[in-house]
Amino acid sequence: MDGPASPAGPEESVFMAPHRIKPYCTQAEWVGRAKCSVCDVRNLVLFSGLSAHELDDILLPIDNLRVPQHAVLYEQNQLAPFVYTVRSGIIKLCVDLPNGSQRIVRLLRPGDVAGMEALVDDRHHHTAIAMRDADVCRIPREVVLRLDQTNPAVHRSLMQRWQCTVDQADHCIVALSTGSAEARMARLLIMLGCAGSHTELLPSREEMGALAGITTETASRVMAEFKRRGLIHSHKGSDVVCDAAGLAEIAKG
Amino acid sequence: MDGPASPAGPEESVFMAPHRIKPYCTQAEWVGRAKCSVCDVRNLVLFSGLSAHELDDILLPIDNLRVPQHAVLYEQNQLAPFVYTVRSGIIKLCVDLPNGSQRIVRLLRPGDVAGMEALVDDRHHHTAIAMRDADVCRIPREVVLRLDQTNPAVHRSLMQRWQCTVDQADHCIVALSTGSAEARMARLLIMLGCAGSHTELLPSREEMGALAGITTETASRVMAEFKRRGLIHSHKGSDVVCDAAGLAEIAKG
DNA sequence: CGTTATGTTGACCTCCTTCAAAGGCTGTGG
DNA sequence: CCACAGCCTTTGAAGGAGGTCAACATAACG
Repeated sequence: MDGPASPAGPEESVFMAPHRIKPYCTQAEWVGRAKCSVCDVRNLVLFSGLSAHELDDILLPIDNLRVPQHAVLYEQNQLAPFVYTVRSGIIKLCVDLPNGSQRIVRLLRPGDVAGMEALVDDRHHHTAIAMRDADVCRIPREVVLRLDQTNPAVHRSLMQRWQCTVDQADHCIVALSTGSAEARMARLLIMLGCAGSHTELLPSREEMGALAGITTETASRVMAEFKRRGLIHSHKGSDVVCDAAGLAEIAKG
Repeated sequence: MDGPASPAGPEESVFMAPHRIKPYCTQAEWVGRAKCSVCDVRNLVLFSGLSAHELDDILLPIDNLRVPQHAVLYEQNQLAPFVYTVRSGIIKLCVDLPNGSQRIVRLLRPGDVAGMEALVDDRHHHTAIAMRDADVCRIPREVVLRLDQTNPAVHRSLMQRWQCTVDQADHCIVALSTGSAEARMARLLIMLGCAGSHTELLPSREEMGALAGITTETASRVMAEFKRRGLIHSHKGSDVVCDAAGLAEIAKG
């Protein structure tokens, strides 16, 4: 009843620790019934077209999960009975490479939807891992499929969401897989919102490398060089401040 | 009423020659009303769920276009009033890079749909160019949107088509933008169906490079090396025969 | 305070890009 | 029919960018 990586049912998939992830960071915690009507990202996500009353009807089968950093939300080739809306945190979608390493093909942020392939296929196409503590709503595929058929607004936002996913993937090709390592890293930093006002914690060098299609060492070297040039100021531990203009210049390649 | 690249209406977009394309290969030829009921790829594409009668109703606004090799079907940022189903040939979706060159983000083959962003956005996200003589059906977005709402089968195949697009983009990241030039080229050849039974004419070295994120020269060198090793036999001018197993080995990286 | 992940840096070498030139194929015009 | 032009491909040589392997530093954690 499940993918090759896990003998247990799909329900347990988020609790399984893949060997490549440290064992202590494996469990997604169940928080409880979702309260979509008070959810901050409600308007961004799938159900923005629903009235409060309609929401109540579908709330029951939706669970709210806390996904600790490095925990696995679902794994490639596993059965896909759910889709997930990201409420907070960042989810990375990874694909395993034949040489053993892995490539990150997409980052999902609050308002994005993970595992949408569940709506047309019965298996997941990536492995989804929380890059930092995340909060997601787990929605049975049938709920989405039913709403998609009965509610035009949901249907429309689903299409938009799908196109958005395509755009993200294309952007990953153009911005993160093209040009010199410096240009890719600059684009990655811009993409992470580092160049904007609100600065967040950066991913590890390994993850940056997996995103930009370069090695961890090169990612580290480029970041160090950026710091020396004053393009990034790492306010020890907490925030990161970037020179947006300078990075944009480098991003041009 | 149109994108910045063309002062004329969207109707003329396929007739416009961008400066980077040779002037003689610019026009998409109008063939006539589409005959979906006898179309070979009908079952593969959007309208597979429609009865012959339903088809008749929507045929009127659909035109069948012949797109000569190197002709531009539509351009990035232009208004997008149509989607296109590919009946024959291969369409490449390109994105212009800041340095002036361009990256091919996807190849569309018979049965694929081009310009689906038209359904949720009013501008095209790529430039679509025929890699070889192609045959496409041009469908007004409103037709698809209406069918999508009224016909569950069309709606379902639309979702599948969208997910398929995402998968293609992801595959482009993983297969064509990761690993050594040799591995990428091997994966590209496999992807082009060269390793299969029916062999087709290959793209130019320049296009191969744009697909794999490497230079034209490197693409040429790798291809020449493959020939020397006997992995590809270029039956002068016509077909290409490949050693599927050998290429698959190299593709692993 | 030792232990373990993660980040940084160095040295070396491979692969790819860059620049340049020569060969091959095609279409055109004399 | 041949010559020539133009484009694509091939190949060479040189240099640089990034990969690899290894050592070390730093930070996180019990």
